[in-house]
Amino acid sequence: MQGTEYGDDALRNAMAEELMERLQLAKEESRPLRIYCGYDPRTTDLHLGHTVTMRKMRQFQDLGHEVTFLIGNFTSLIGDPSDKDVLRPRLMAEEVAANAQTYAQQAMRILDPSKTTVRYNAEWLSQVSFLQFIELASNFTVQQFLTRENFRNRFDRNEAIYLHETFYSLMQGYDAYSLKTDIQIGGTDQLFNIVTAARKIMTFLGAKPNIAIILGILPGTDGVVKMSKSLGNHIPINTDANDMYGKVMSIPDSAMPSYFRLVTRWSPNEIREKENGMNDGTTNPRNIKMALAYEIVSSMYGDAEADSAQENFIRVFQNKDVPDEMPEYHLEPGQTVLDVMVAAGLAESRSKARNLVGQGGVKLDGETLREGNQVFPHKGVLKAGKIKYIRVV
RNA sequence: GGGCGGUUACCCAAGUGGCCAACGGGGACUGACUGUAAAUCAGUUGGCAGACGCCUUCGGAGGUUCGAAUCCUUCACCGCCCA
Repeated sequence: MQGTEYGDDALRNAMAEELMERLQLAKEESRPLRIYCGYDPRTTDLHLGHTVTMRKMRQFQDLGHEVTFLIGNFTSLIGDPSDKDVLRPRLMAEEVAANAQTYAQQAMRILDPSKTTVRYNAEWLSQVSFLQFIELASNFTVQQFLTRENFRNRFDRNEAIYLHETFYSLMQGYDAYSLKTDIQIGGTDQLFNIVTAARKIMTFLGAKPNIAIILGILPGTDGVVKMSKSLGNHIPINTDANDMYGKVMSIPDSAMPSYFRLVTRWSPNEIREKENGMNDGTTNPRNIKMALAYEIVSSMYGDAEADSAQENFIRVFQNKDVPDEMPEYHLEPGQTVLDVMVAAGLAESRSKARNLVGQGGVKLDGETLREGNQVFPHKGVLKAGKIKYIRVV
């Protein structure tokens, strides 16, 4: 149960107990447990935060249980209000469909493809009648929603809370029912949806309520708030090993314990060892962070890629050398430094490029360029800012 | 349906006729310091221009004015109160 976070011991114990019972039951019926977690195809990219629940599912897979990767192509039309205290824009059906396509494929970096079922919740949600919906809704009171913190805040601030936002919980509960779920996995922001909504609905419809496994929320690269693409603090799955390694290295120390528990394959003992080393000063936190970055990259891309990412990191950032590989740009006659920077994508505009040069952030073969309007001096490695390199040829 | 208030740059938010490309905060970016961490200090943060400066922006569209983010008309959206 590493990385779980129920925020309430009684709930945790109840869930642990039910889990034992359910395992026993499954054994008697000689069937595996059915586990699922849903994902909102709101953006094209999954990120490290999404992998927390995937890793948990992977553990169940490895123990022989049945895992469903649910793509919320229907619920996405609304958008889960759980993790935000502002209204989320609704997505167009086409966007959702396009995003959903890339999802499963990215998820298989963590999950075992041969043991994973991919489902879409439009399959059953689009079939629900208004009558059925009213019956489901009659299990809930307005107060239950209003006491949830995210709605409460908006209510107190006189901000709009649309009726359809409350439907999300009901739909998620219906998902659990339709999948005959034994266990539903989600982050702490899903507590209400999983524990209250889903269990209520499943019971109401005569099914055994699902057991909730509630996992901690992975902080983003800022180390404070939940990782999310819209906040720009995410580490995408679809990137390369170098980038992922570097991004993990940039998280603050304070976020490391969360990362240990939520996105590594490390055992509690290994984690304790590392934390002790950090706390008593016997190990440089940087080295532990490197081990963390290596572990994360290797779990996604394999050891070979992780090795090379680590070498690259040492070379570029510790030894201040240039990276092994970088994009090339073909210099055209008469181009100035600014021209090259904009054309090669190192700066969004000439003004931005000019600022960078003025701030001493642009180097050619290690030499700081001070004048943006000069004709590009010579071919070589151009560095703009901390991490952008191109080879000008 | 009626009354009132609101819509400002990535986000929050000031600005109620010229001194506004627009205070302040957050975020982001750069430099110094470092462990590509945090903290701290300094700077940048609409576009074009070497510079003087010019151009585009304050929900949309019109208008008044020498001059508008600021005034008027209208449209859209949001909130509150009343029905």
